[in-house]
Amino acid sequence: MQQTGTPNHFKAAVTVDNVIFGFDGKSLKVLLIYRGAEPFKDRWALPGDFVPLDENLNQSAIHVLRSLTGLDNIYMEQVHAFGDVNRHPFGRVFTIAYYALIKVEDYQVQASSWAEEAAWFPINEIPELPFDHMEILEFAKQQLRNKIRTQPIGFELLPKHFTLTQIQELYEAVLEREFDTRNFRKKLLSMNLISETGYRQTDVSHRPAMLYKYDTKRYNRFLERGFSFDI
Amino acid sequence: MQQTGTPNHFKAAVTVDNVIFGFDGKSLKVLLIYRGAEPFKDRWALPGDFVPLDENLNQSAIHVLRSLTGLDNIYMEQVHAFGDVNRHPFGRVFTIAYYALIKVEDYQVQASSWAEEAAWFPINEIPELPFDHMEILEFAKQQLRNKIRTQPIGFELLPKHFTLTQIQELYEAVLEREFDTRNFRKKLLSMNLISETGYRQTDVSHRPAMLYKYDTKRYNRFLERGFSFDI
DNA sequence: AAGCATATTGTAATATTTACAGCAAATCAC
DNA sequence: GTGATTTGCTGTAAATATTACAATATGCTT
Repeated sequence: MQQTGTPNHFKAAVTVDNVIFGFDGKSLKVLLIYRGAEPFKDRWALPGDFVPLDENLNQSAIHVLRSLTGLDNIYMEQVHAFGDVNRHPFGRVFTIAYYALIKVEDYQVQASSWAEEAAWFPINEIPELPFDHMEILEFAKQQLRNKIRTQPIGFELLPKHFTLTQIQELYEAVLEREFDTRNFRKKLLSMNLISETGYRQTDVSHRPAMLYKYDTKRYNRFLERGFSFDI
Repeated sequence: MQQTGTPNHFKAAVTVDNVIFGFDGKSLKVLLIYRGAEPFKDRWALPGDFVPLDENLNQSAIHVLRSLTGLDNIYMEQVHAFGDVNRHPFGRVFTIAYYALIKVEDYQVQASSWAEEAAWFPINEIPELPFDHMEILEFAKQQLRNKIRTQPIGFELLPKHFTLTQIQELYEAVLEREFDTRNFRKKLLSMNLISETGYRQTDVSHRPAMLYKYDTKRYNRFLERGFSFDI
């Protein structure tokens, strides 16, 4: 109980694993990679990597995300640390799980070593995952649900301009329940977090919907006053 | 990005640090220990220890709590993992923070090596803490606040029999705001989670209050039906 | 021009939250 | 034992938020 630390203690490894969420307008998706090395070679798994000894934990999570997607400035949150003795076949490996929210439109399958090794899976069609990745995914889903109900993070998953129907479908996909359209819009608009862009949908074979954008300034103003977003 | 793990990766240490909350009827308190070894010898700090290579992470947190308080079956939750490169002077040490809620009445300063080495500090009178323990404490406080508003965990901090005034003061101490007595009681009682014991306070120099107890059965019944506790 | 598909909007009933104050019951001091 | 003191205990009305519910609007297709 002294936290002195004997040489014997410095024998663990730490990884980060990322649950990368995307939304394609229909269902919530997760980005998985096809493992090219042991253990669990040729299996779909959460993207992750060892944390180098000279890199901060959070930075490591950002690094994994960037090397996979090329994206920067992405919304990320730590989910949980997992550290059962036998969770990794090669030794004592702790992992810290993060989730990230990305706009699918911004994500290009990189013309790189990753080109054919990453794919989006609908949240309800996830293959069997190695390690404790299934458990990690469950934790991440639950945390996303809790968060999206009280903080306006849904916008991180949507294009810059979006319709009210799109955001409703996002909330329905994440929370796995339906909302009444009139009530949902009433509440969302009353929060004054989004505003009309003045543009409308094009290339749809029906009445085009108004496009909205998320208004960061207003959100920050509300945050300062102590504001509760709840949907 | 392969999670293969070279020998070079297995050079980190992992600790757990516990934020142990108690409530004495007046203010929220945290149990700190007086460090007897380097680094930061003779400083107050959060109780913690290295995670042995053959012990599960969660088990390790429970272990730290038991060896300090002698208590078992305690409410604990993981808070966050901290892993900045230089957070520990002796090497790369990750820490996983937990918080625990204990009934102060059950905690006896152990007639052990810990006897004079642990003390309760009011949440607003915490001395300067070593490592990143201040940050850890802030995370734990915030998580406790979030949790206590939506799950009936407040009871973990109260004696088996308590008055409505006590539970209100607990909520006021944790959430750092005041509640209207009538409204607070109305809402709490309407949840049907507590019931009268039939006993009253004794040894008070004023009208004695009715003693209540937490009704676990009812809570479990509600949980199954999908129940939302919100105060 | 008619049909199709999705977008958009309001109202009434109900439930929840908030604001607010006076009497009750036990001990204490004299 | 009487009055003072301290904390316990309780209800109602107004305001606000939530829920349930369906008809019209608009652009495109044929």
